[in-house]
Amino acid sequence: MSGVSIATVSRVLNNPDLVARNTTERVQRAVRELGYRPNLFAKSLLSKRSRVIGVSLPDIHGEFYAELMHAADRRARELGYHLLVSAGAHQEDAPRTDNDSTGAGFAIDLVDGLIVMLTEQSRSDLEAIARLNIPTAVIGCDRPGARVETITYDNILGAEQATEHLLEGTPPERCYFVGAHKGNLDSDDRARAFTDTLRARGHEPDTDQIAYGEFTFEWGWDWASSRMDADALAGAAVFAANDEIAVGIANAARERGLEMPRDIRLVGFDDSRICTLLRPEISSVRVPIPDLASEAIDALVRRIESPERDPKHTRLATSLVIRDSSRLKERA
Amino acid sequence: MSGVSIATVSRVLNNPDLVARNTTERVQRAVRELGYRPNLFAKSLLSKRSRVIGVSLPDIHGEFYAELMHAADRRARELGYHLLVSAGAHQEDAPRTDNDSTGAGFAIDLVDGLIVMLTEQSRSDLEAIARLNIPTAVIGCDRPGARVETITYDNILGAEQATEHLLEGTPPERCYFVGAHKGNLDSDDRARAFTDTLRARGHEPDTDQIAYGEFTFEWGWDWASSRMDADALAGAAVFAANDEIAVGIANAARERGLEMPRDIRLVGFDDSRICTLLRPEISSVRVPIPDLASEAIDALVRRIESPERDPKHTRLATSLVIRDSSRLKERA
DNA sequence: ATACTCGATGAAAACGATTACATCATGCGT
DNA sequence: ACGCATGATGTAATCGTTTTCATCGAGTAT
Repeated sequence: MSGVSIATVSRVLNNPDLVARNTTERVQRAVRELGYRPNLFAKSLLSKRSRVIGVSLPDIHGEFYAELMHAADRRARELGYHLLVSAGAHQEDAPRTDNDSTGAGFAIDLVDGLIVMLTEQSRSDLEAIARLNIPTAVIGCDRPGARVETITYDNILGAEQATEHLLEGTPPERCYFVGAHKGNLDSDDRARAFTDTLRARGHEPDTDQIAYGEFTFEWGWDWASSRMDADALAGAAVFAANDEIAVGIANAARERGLEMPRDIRLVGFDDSRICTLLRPEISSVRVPIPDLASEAIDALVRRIESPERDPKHTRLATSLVIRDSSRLKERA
Repeated sequence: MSGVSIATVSRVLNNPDLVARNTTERVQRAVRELGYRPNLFAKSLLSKRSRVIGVSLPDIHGEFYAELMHAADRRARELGYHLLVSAGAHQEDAPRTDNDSTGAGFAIDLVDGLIVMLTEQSRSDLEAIARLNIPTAVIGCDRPGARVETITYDNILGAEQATEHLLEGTPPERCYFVGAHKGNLDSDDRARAFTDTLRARGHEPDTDQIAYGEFTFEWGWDWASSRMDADALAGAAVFAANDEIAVGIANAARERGLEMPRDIRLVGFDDSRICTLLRPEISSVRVPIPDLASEAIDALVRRIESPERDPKHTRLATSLVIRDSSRLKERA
């Protein structure tokens, strides 16, 4: 030290106004020369804060994950926080650590708060989270009961737009929804919006018009293939629950000589990279992933820093991006 | 407490053999009933260990990032570590935090070690890392000078395989390499292997046969488009430095009526999801991303836990996956 | 000149664990 | 029966901060 006590050093670093001008300068010089850095563990021990946020995501597909993490990381850093990841923590086969007494797949004691993305309809996850008693922001599910922040994207809005767009050029009985398994929050919402929109047009959808499978290329392919053996999809309009399914459908259709949008009109969901890599480009519902991430960080940080406030529930709009796979000719 | 001192409690938790059988049980029962969990910050303060690993990745594309993080997280968790992310920390515009005195974009003092992926030829990154004086594993660059672990994938091997595969059915003067910008470690290695393989066949590649751009769909598209205006690519074989470029080329080619593999043969790099989503499926060089991640974690943890050992330098093999975009007809 | 305030700084307690050392009882050998 | 090794447990120092409280000196008002 440069002739001063550790208390003064601490003050210089945290409350420079409490200490005399020239002392401040002397200490700062010493700090610089010695390359001194305060020990974060000691700080945390005292403050019970680590400025670390845990992020627990289900096994979502690559792009979504990457985009979400990038945006979250960026926003967290702006606010002086860091991100601790826990990819696929909900999976049963994920190894458990000592510190993970909760089964949430996490070093709970290390983080100031948690961001959890939920895609499945399951109470157990939510209960586990509530039991943690730690500031939490939930992405993707807006009725978690507990006192947590929620950030969702408007599946209904996007799916309505997509369905209405398809209905503009295709009769309701020739419209199809190809979803993932029942119980998936996103797929279910999108299916419901599809159904409701058809009903609003006075058409009760046939069970045949709504199919459940998985969020995969293969499922899309299989669905389209089996359809085409039966009654040929020519003239149909298909709303796929995500882009992978859409691509599967697109490929199967092309292989059978159907051209988009002339013979089949197609809309996906997520507006992922693949949509613009295929020809024709695929229409899709855009989910504002970066906003989702930064809203989640903002909400969580707000909650961490003032826990008394009531949790906020944010819903982000989605928007249909119309591309050649579904564009009506008279409009093109 | 249940009639015992804190020292004994600590021993029960860490060295159960030092304490009497029935005391152990009594304490464990109390621990369970009280839901006691040792404070990690206090532990870290004493041990100077956090069991947290920092991961700093450049702005690589979605799938690569996601796959790497998933595998790294899984392996880290198995070893009792957690991952702190720092996506795009090398970027100039990334906000800086207080704790980031080093400019490495990181709360260095929080982590036991660092995994850094480098894709660009730049000494400054390396020097910054070396100055940190913290256990480090570098992914993607095998000559970092400093005492760090390195984990690379064999760009040369994969690129040689790809080039030789193309040379099997196409004369050397009709083979092209479409790379990213010079200075990118991956692209440069792949370009060199391409050149060397052609030379080994006695053909000195024309400057025209090697192009530099970016790792993007658009660059691939532009390259193919400009080529086709000039001398028509029919009969050519193209090795793209990554899959995005390859897709751009594939689309431009199809738009002009060229069919793969009949008129053009194409091989990409990374073996990403997109390769099997397009028709025809695109040949590509597979990079063992999960292995890359877990090797990096293993190496880093080894180094953290026994720093005296000499750093290991691991190189993982890549392998060409032949699909319809480049398959020779007589072999199909 | 005295008392009072205020600004600057140091001393020491606290955060919650680990661990070297001290203590104490027990059982053993002689 | 005494000394001593041994095993179990408590005491207290320690890690590196922050923060409360006390101290001290100087300036100011009466």
